[in-house]
Amino acid sequence: MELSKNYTPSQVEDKWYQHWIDKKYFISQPDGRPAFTVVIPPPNVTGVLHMGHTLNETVQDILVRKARMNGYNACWVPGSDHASIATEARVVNMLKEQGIDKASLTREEFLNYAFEWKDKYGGIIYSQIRKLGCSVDWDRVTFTMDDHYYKAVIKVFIDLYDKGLIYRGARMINWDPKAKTALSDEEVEYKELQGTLYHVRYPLYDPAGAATGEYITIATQRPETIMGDTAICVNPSDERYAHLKGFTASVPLVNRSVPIIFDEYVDPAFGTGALKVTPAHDINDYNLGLKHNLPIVDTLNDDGTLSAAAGFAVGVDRFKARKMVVEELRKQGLLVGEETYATRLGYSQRNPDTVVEPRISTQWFLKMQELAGPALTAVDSGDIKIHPGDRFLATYRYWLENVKDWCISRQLWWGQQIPAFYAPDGTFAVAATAEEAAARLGLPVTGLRQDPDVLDTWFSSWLWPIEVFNGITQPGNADIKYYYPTSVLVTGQDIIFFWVARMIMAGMEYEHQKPFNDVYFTGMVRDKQGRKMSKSLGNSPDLLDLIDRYGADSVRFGIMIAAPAGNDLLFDEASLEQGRFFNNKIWNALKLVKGWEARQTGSSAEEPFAVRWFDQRLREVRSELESQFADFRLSEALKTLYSLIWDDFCSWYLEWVKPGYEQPISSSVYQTTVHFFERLMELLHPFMPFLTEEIYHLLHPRGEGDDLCILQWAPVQSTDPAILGQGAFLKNAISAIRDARNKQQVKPKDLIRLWVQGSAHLDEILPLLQKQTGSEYVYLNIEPEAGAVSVVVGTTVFSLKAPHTLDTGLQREQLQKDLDYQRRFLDSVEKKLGNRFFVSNARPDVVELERKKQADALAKIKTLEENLQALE
RNA sequence: GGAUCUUUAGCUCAGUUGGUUAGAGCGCUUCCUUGACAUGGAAGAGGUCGUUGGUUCGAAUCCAAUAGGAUCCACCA
Repeated sequence: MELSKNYTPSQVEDKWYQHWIDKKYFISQPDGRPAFTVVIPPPNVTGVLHMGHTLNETVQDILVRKARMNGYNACWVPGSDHASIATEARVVNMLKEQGIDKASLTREEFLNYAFEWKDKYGGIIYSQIRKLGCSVDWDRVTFTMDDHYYKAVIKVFIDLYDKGLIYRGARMINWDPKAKTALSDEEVEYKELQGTLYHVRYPLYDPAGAATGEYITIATQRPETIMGDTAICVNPSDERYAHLKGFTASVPLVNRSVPIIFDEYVDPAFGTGALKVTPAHDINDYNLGLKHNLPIVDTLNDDGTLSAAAGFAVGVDRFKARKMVVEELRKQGLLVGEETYATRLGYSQRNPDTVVEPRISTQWFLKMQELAGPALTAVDSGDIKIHPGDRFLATYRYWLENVKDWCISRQLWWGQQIPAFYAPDGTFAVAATAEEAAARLGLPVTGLRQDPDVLDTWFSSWLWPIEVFNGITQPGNADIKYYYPTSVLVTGQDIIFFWVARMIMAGMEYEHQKPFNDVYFTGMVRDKQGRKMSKSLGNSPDLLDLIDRYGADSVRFGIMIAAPAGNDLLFDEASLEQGRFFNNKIWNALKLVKGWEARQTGSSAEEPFAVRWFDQRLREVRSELESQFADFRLSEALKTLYSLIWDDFCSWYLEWVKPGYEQPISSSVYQTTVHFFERLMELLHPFMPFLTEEIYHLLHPRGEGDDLCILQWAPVQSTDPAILGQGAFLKNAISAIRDARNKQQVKPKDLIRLWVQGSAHLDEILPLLQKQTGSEYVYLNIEPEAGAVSVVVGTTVFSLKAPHTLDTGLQREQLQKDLDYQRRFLDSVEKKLGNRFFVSNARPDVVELERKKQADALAKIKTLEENLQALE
């Protein structure tokens, strides 16, 4: 069969993925083998996979494929998240573009549109996962709004409510005025920016209510909330304001009379030392208000415009209102100063342009403290191991120890609707159905109204490792017993609180067991300038386009080779190109081997050195890989394989066994070479599944079911350091002689004569040395001819002569340089050995090593000196 | 304000319990195209491991301080 010049992934990848699917290799059912379970971090259903996903999915696939080849029953569950707020926002936008206002739709109509949208776009991520080669069990696809999953979320809500962990109440929460919903604390992202601090003066009145003609000046960033002020607060120890006890101030624009109150909370050194208190719109003010029993005046609507209660700029957006208020204050002479001020504002995670508004609102909350305890222990005790180790432990612990109650209700429609039913009088019952609620309340069903809100997306995804196996809806079923706890969770460090910590809580609460043994955090993928990938920067590449241009294996290679565990990685298409070159290298090695004509030679009593050496290298790497995988050092594992294949196999081994032009190769060497090639493909398969499967099949005709994908790795075998050392020496010697040829400007085609003088056992490597250095003759332990040029490797001297006269001056220079270096080295070693503390304190093997270094250096110096002398 | 991470070759990074002459990829330099591959081959140059102290026989590695970079957390308007 004619093999093409270069490897073309597109023709290969789809074919093999379909084959694996047809063979049901990715489908898992409980059996007698140990399980290796991974649940995919479900991407947003309407999203596309970005480079962060690509990294995560690749890591998972590597782990899963390796486990599958190591005797495990590998099960990787794919799925997607309904992503309540993100999806709803997109559906609302889509409707707006069609001229439909969400407010004009009923809940049912809206949900119909949303499901339509989900069906239309939800498939994209799955096709991307497929294209990337992920070996997921497609029979287990789970969506967080699937029937059973929906029921599980409701069941858990009711359970936690019955346990007294969920409650409903009015609290200060974070409000997203664009999405018009409450958010959890975690969904608020703070950004530093320059703000303005306005100094505003309020007229003062004495305890009798008479105008004093004096003013108190406060400092505020948010003048538009002035109309919600219900007090002015100063520090009780602040002498500037001590005389104001019992006084009141008049709030500008609305002329509301508010008390001057005293509280240690106020920092006299900040601003003017006087604080306006707006309990409805600031968490600190809210707390002050509770303490001092202040009234609450809510001056904002849910869309961020000023409400009727403001009495000024009513209906105007808060930022525009701010300008109007400032203008008005200035006009009235009450604005007495402005200063720029570095501040922090909270933005909505899902609407990154929207400033979150602290607001008092009646919401549902989950008490976190009780759930946090077991989740903390699970990680602290080492039961769950986090990789990379200690880095996230402190963060995790701090969050759990200081965790606040979780606001779980959202004023949205896309999601699991809260199972609370209200009677007309406002009393309510929490139950799975209206009927049950009615029974609990002792009221007719007809009058009940279900809470319109839905639950936070994370309130469903925290059940993911359990409910993908129906562990909530069918507790104790065969799947959950077999697959839970899962083996490893691979995810981004950015969702450690949103998801990881909460999954551990849910796991401990509902399965009384950790949800996973290991957590592997990948870093964030940035562009090569180190910037975050974002749509607005246009630096976020399209995965399918990359796969089109490079092939999935190259994409996987490119992202893995650059991905140190836990550290951010700078994504550069150059590394994908490197992956493509690697594909091509392997492809051409295949072409070389396939081009050989194998012939029975009969006389092969012993395996050639090249074969014995490469066998040892394979064993060595096989065991290195094992420890790298155990520590999740995947990019290192890939580098190890890259170098094994490119350098040791292609550059050394294949060149060593390669027959002369149009010469046959011994059939035993040929078969061993094919065998080596298969082992290499086997080890590389988890990283680059398509190419390796293709090569595996091209190397040798395969029977039914003989696929690399399900091949089992051979066990780790011990290595022979003598052969490995011999191989390393041979490589060094070849390089040194080639270097000498280069420096002496010997043409590649010119043959040299080579003298070898040394004590090492050189017989078996001599033929390889001759072949690889372009030597016509090799003389062993014979005095070289005059005019030969020497190089020293270890204590072996290689001398060469070429057709043209060689420059011994150049050689002398080189030998002298070498000698100087060795003398300096010997110096440092002898200094060490001359130190009696070293000899008495260091480990004996270390001292022994130094002695050997000393002996080697002495021998080498002697050889160098002799050679230099011979040149005189 | 608290905490964590990070600083090693021009660039991006390895360097696992302290112990060969600190490694890789990319980039760079020189040479090489009719026999697997120029998406290639052969070879080479390039680092006093941020700085300063300390512990030690011995420090890129451990400790302290300091400087630069990054991230997370926190209710000073």
